[in-house]
Amino acid sequence: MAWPIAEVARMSGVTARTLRHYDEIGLLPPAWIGSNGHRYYEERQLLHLQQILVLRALGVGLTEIAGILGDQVDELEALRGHRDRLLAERDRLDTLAATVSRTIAELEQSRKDGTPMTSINRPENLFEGIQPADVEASLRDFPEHAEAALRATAGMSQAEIEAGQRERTAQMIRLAELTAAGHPADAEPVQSKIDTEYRALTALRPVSVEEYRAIARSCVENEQWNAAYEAIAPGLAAYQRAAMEAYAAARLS
Amino acid sequence: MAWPIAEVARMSGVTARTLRHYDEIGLLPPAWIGSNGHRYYEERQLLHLQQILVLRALGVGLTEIAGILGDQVDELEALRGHRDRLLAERDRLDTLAATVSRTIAELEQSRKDGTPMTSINRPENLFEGIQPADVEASLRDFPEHAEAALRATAGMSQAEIEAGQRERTAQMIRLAELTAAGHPADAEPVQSKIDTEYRALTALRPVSVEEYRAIARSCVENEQWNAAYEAIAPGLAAYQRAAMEAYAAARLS
DNA sequence: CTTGAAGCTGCCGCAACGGCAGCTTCTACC
DNA sequence: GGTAGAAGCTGCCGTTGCGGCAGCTTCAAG
Repeated sequence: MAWPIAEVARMSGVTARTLRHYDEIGLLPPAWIGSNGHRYYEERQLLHLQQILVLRALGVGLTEIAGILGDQVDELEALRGHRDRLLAERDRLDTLAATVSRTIAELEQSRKDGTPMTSINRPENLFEGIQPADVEASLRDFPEHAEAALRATAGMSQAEIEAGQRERTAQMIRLAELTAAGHPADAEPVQSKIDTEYRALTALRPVSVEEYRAIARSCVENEQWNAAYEAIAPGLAAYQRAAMEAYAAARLS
Repeated sequence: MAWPIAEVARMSGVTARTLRHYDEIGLLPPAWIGSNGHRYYEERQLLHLQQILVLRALGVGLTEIAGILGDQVDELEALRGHRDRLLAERDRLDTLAATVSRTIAELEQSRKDGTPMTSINRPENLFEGIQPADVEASLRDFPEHAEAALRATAGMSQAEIEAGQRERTAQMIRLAELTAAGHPADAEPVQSKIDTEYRALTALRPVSVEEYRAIARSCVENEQWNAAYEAIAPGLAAYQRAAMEAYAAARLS
């Protein structure tokens, strides 16, 4: 089965011009060229094109893409890597949206106060999630890092998943009780719980402040985690994050 | 409070070169320029920069960004629009990741079969989510389109808002009861409810599958809708979306 | 008073295509 | 069999959004 250039263009959403360009620079030569000079593509090429477009969507340059596809040993492994990176990028957009939401909230506040454009607390916060989140670097050590972080935060080694799961749930319920009691996230009893968690975490492995903050964010952003929190009490995920952030701000700087 | 160029660069993650470029093309002039020619930025500029970077992340060109920021009537309204678009983009990446997952599954299958690179079912599916999802268009008719879709889904004409509102709430409550009873989103009783809604919707006006899916997504993403659902039961918005998506997958393809 | 960091203004260059122009090829229909 | 319209091809030049200098100025600190 072979497709002419316009067909491939239609399927993939890129222009024929782009496909010719990719041929020209050697990134995606067609499967064969007819005696009339026309380009024809087969399935292998489509799979390659998919990878190219995925990587391009992540902001990787074409020359680099060529390199990656070049010394790709296991195609499946590579695809899994790309998918993980896509999900990370999705999470970045999520934080970006959250950042914008915060800006909206602040502007609404100052509009209600009549305070005309008062000082923004920390201008850095205006840009959270905007940084491109170095894809090249993550091409190297993403899987290891993420997996480790997830396992570690959960506070469980892979061997004792079940027990750890129950313990974690119990912690979440205690936290939910504190919320229900009306304690704000930076109140003492909450912070002391968080402190216990933090010690358990760092006992497993060293964790930088940035890493800790990333974990805090993923309580809300990671789908499964968020679901786990929300199953116990609505808003609990955000509460946990707030508590961890307060902890980081107060005791880890 | 004013910040020199390097400070702004550090906070926002762009280079000073880029900031100068934005000044040069009139996109973001500094708040003022010192007698020495140095650029200084204030909060208004930071807010502007945030919007610029958000739009840039969505792939909008600089000239177009200038246009948008130029005839921006309500800043808050614009920010809300940007956030919605970010969430839409996030979902695109989500589907992209799903597409890649599907490719992985197919390759794994054919590897197990020993079938070396069998025919891919529908090559189009290889590229789902890759299409840039015309942002320009959504910048123009997003509000109108969404509103129309929203009204239509709610199953009410503008004249009978109140009655429709009550009816809709009743539907939501019935749905919440089904959730509480433990039915998954694709279970029969739920799907039959969704079917009723779907018929009511299509009776008003023709709705494509894509459009229907977009509506499903906006149950979660649209602030007001989401709030309306969540007010009845936590997680209900996501449940409605899941049910609609299951319906689309099972009966509309 | 010097010295290193931070600024400034050009100017050139590059990546990743878009848009022609000018020519060929292939059906498709009269 | 002739011709029109769609699809292909190959250059070549233009554009966007910066990155990278070079060459000069300015500023806070010791």
